Amino acid sequence: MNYAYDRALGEIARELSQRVARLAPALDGAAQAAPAINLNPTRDASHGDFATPVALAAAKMWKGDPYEIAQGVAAQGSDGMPAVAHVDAVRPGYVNLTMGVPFWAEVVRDVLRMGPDYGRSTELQDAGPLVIEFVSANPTGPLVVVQGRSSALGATLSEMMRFAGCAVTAETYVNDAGAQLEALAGSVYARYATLLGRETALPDNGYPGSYIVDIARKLIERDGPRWLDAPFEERHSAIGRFARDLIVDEQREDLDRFRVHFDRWTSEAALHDSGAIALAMDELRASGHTFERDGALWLRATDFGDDKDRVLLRSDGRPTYLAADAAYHADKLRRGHRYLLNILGPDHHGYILRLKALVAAMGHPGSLEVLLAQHVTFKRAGETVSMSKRAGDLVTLREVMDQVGVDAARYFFIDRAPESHLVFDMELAIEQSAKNPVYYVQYGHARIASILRRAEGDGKSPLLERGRAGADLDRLEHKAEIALIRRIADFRRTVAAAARARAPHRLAEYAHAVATDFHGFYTDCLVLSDNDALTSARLSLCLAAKTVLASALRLIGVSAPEKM
RNA sequence: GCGCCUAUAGCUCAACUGGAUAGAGUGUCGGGCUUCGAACCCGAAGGUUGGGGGUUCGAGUCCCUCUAGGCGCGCCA
Repeated sequence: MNYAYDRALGEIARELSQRVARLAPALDGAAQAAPAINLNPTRDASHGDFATPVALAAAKMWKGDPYEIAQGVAAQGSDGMPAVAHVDAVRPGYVNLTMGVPFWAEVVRDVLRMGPDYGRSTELQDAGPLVIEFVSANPTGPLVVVQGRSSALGATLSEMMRFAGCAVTAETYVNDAGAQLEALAGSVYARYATLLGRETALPDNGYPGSYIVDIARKLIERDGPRWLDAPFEERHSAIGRFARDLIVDEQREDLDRFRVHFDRWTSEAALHDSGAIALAMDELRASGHTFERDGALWLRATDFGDDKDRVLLRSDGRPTYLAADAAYHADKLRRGHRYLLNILGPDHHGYILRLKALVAAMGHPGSLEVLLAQHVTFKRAGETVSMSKRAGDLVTLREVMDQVGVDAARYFFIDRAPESHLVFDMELAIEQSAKNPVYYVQYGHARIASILRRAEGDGKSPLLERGRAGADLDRLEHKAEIALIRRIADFRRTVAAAARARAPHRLAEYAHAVATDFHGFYTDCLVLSDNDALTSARLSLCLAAKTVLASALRLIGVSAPEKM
């Protein structure tokens, strides 16, 4: 990856750095240390294109006047920085840089040259190899809406981190062992027996959903009545497996449709069967971070910041959920991953400290990070519906996809910071109108596509070709053109910073901003005009904007339509 | 009782991790199509960033405290 943008900014940073160093007052005969140059794109165009607070930092170190230092830095103008048009010192002590037109032309050229790879970087190379684990559902029913949110978050974050140069493995864990699966098997059996004429009540902790009846029907289809009087153990495990497989298949179908794809699925039951848990327990014992009490094996979690010690093996010898997690996380680490990132639902935050303690006890302190996907509440007909675990109120991911479509669902789920409680407005998501931010962004993309089609149709294909080659880019100097290019130039930084901050919503915000800047450009600047050079340059800009919009949408998991 | 998350415009949310005049969308009011898609654009109004204190050149952001809401605190998963 080779960005003209980087070369120019690097040159500027070096020049400014030298200027600051020259201004450093001597102390005891030696020049004092100077602060590093931090070049930030400005939020407000009236502050130029890039700004650095270096004079503020220097003033702090040297106990000087920041404005005076800023003036000193700005004094030699753009000498040694050909990309810069002018330099201003501004109170309280900023140095603002305004870039020249050729600098922006180079940005467009970068995009045209790199296409879908524009924006890739190596900024998060050090954040990997990393496993992102998310969704990790009980296979006891359809995926619900919170899992929709965490799957959208996980998938987007994975893509963003890869784009920023991090090696990512996306994984999910199937909780197909323990009490919940017992309850599932019991529930299916009850429906199965009832369907076959032997009225049977659901177990106490059973699942009332109608999908259980569907599973029971399929069981009859496959096996007939053979389980009706089979020995409990045998029928229980057979029915449990049957139901789990069906449900996991359905979950996988839903996720597929939701454009969420895992590199790896791990079965908790398989960890029990393979002896992986027993092995993990041996290793933990050997680490010295466990102890025995009341016949149970405990993890000394309080040594690692948890508020209680935690049971790994119950007094009857059965492993807890935490023990299975020990085996799973040991496996992730053994496969060569340096960092682990788990996305958990809001009801699991009590689990965070003990998971971290567990990983630390296994010899990898600090390598596990937990991201909490907060609650989703629904707003329908102006009324908010809280998602309780009560069977009746549960909204499934599938329902959401059916009602609002995959694009809107993906967008809405990541449009808010993960830790903020999300209010999902069904009507707004369904609405195909200006109010809906998804369509606003997609419309931008479709509008560009339409212009490009029009260019072909109008016999301007040669100009389009010149545009692809980036022939007349120095013609781009209109305010709206520069604003759009500035935004495009910010793509790589936005992806990397958002990935680092685990903040996919910033990418949605960014895509929206690109669309806004494009619409502004479209309103102010006629693309297909009589001026051939200008037409070709503006077609270049359209191509670049389209490329970046499509990339941002791709990372979010939203389609970029040519027409709508 | 202890712990985590949250509190910013009427509503839903941002604010690049301590930087400049706190920004978007939506809602309200006003304006813009005989040129490439009006699913668009421009303008106006709207704020004591829950309250109080502190740290410093500078705080929505950091520390303390109070208030309100959500969630969690099992040899459940």
